[in-house]
Amino acid sequence: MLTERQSRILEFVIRDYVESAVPAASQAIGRKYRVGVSPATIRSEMAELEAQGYLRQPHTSAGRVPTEQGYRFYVGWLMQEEELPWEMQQTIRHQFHQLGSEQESWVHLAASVLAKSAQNAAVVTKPHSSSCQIKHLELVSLHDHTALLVLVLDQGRLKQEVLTLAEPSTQDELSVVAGRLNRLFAGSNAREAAATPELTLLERQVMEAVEAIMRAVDDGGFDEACLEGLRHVLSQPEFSSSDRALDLLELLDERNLARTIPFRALAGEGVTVIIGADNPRLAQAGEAIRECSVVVSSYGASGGASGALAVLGPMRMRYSHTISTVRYLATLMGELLAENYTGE
Amino acid sequence: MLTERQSRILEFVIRDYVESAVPAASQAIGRKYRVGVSPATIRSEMAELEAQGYLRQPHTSAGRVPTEQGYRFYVGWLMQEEELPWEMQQTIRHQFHQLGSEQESWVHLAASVLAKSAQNAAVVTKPHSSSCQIKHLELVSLHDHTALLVLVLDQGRLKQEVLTLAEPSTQDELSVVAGRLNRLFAGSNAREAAATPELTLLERQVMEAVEAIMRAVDDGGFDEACLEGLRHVLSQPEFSSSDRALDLLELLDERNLARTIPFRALAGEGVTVIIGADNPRLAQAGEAIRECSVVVSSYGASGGASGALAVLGPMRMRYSHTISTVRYLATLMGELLAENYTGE
DNA sequence: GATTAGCACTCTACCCGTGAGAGTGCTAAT
DNA sequence: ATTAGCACTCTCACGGGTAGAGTGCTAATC
Repeated sequence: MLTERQSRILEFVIRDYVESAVPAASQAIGRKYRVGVSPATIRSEMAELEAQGYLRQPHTSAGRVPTEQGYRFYVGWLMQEEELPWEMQQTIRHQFHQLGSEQESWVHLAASVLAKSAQNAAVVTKPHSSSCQIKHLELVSLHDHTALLVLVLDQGRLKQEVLTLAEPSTQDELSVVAGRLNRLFAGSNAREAAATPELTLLERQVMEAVEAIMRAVDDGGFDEACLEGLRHVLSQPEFSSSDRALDLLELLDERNLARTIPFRALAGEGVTVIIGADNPRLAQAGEAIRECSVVVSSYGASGGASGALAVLGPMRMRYSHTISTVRYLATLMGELLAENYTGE
Repeated sequence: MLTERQSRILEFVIRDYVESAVPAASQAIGRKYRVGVSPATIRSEMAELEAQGYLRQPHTSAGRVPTEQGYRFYVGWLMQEEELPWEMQQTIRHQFHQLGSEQESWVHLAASVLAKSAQNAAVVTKPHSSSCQIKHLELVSLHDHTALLVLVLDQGRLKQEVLTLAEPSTQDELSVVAGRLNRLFAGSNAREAAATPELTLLERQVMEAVEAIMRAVDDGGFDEACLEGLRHVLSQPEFSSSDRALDLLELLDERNLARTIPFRALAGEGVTVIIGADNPRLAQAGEAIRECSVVVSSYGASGGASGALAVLGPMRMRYSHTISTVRYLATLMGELLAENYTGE
């Protein structure tokens, strides 16, 4: 329902507002973007855009500010997606390759890079496969009655647990147990591991622990996430009043992360942009969040392990740049995962 | 140089200010703490305390506020240390015992508990021993040319790395290599691991990776820290202006943590309180930090692995409560470490 | 000599009115 | 359909004026 010129003006208003955080005035837009018509014309177009719900005035006689609807239209139709500059891509890739192959550090690096590039808060979850499998298990004797269970899962995830043994055992005995269990259960997932054949007391004890760990991994993979760049969001003028800032902090507190960003609701493919109160979870939260947007993507194999990358910032956000960064990082993380942990 | 009565008044002023965040007035102090003398007398004592540098007035005709020196005197001489209520101790201990035995999760829990109890920001570092030892190593075949190196260090720390093998190997071959290396190097530290006897190409490759990991652990143990409870600090009135808040965020950013809190400078035993610009590192930082205090303690065996716990908050802090919480958690973490990882 | 009542003084926080400036909506002319 | 011109509105920054809180000082009291 928007004419060509209205679209252009909407785009200019959004670009201007994203940049300056100040309501866009007709005259300024006309001068800055060379619309080629007088301020008065721009004003009447703006009035029309406001009537249709794409813009709004903070008060009479102020410039226009985009509404949620305005941003959605922009992201969906007006914005042209840029690709991350090649040079930037190389820099990022290089940083990842310099790192070891620990997933933990990838996640941190990704969050850090994402936060810096998007100049907003970034959240990255660990990779997580819906049904993890036993790759290998190991028992290391600590004392007569205690042993360290080391569990290697698919995708290179490691878990450990100290067991208090039902019966005292030497390292040699433990190695025998580990060997037998490895032969029996390598490649099993949590359900299969529960279907126990004939086992000794010790073996049963170990497998119970293994099973518990795997269930925990299966269920809770998304809860471990890494947050970076809070300072960027909080330094935005939207959060200059400190109660707004507190709202946000409350929401992003470690324990709330998974609840805040609907990782599970991801559509599997590509980058999703959630603008404002789009999203039922955000809507019920504090004031401040309704003025925020989230750009989120999953990464990793759809069949294998996958995680999620997200950027959270004020609705007034450089969507194009953010989306391209998220997309690139998702691809990169996927590649890295595939390269390093292609073991089934 | 303070009379009995001056000390008492100083104490009251601090207690009042810590509670209310508002400069303490003579009349209010007299009424609230039943000093037993008139406001006028309290005023003249306050004037004396100000002359000696323990108090200060934000402006003429405002109440008194403690100075750094005032807080130091309070913490050193006036404050009576409380012990954490037994009930609270049990609750906390219970939470730890409900957890698995992963160090990572202990650190997170400790930070979370500390932040909540102290109502301020908490930082907890992972345990770290100055010279780590190889407990066990394992090689898991991923492909012909790649294998996962799993390294179990003392104190139950796990490290992993994907190796691209110099020559293709089966799982059986890798197991042989791992077995030989275990016999040779179990109990070695980084230096000993570097002194290589006769090794095959593959073995040498593995040990190079092992050595690199151990050096990284030896060096960088304190850099991995967990931060919780930022929101508590930022909701204090000291940080109601948003530029103050940003100063703090800047400082506490993940990468700066270790620099902000001088973990390495710890005196080994007990709880240390750093008040205001006491500390050269803080002094050179932004404005806001000079109004902060840090309560910090190391935990763990002095010989073995040790980490640090810290609370950071405004100088106006409940020192007694904070100190007792930090002390209790340090003890508890030490016990847990000892119980679960007494392996040398 | 220490303590205290009384009082003048000072400083802040808040309210309110005012004026400048920015930006709009409307109307009439092009 | 576009635009120039103008009146109108709203915010923001500034300044004065007042109420209240709390002090410092002085003189009286124990």
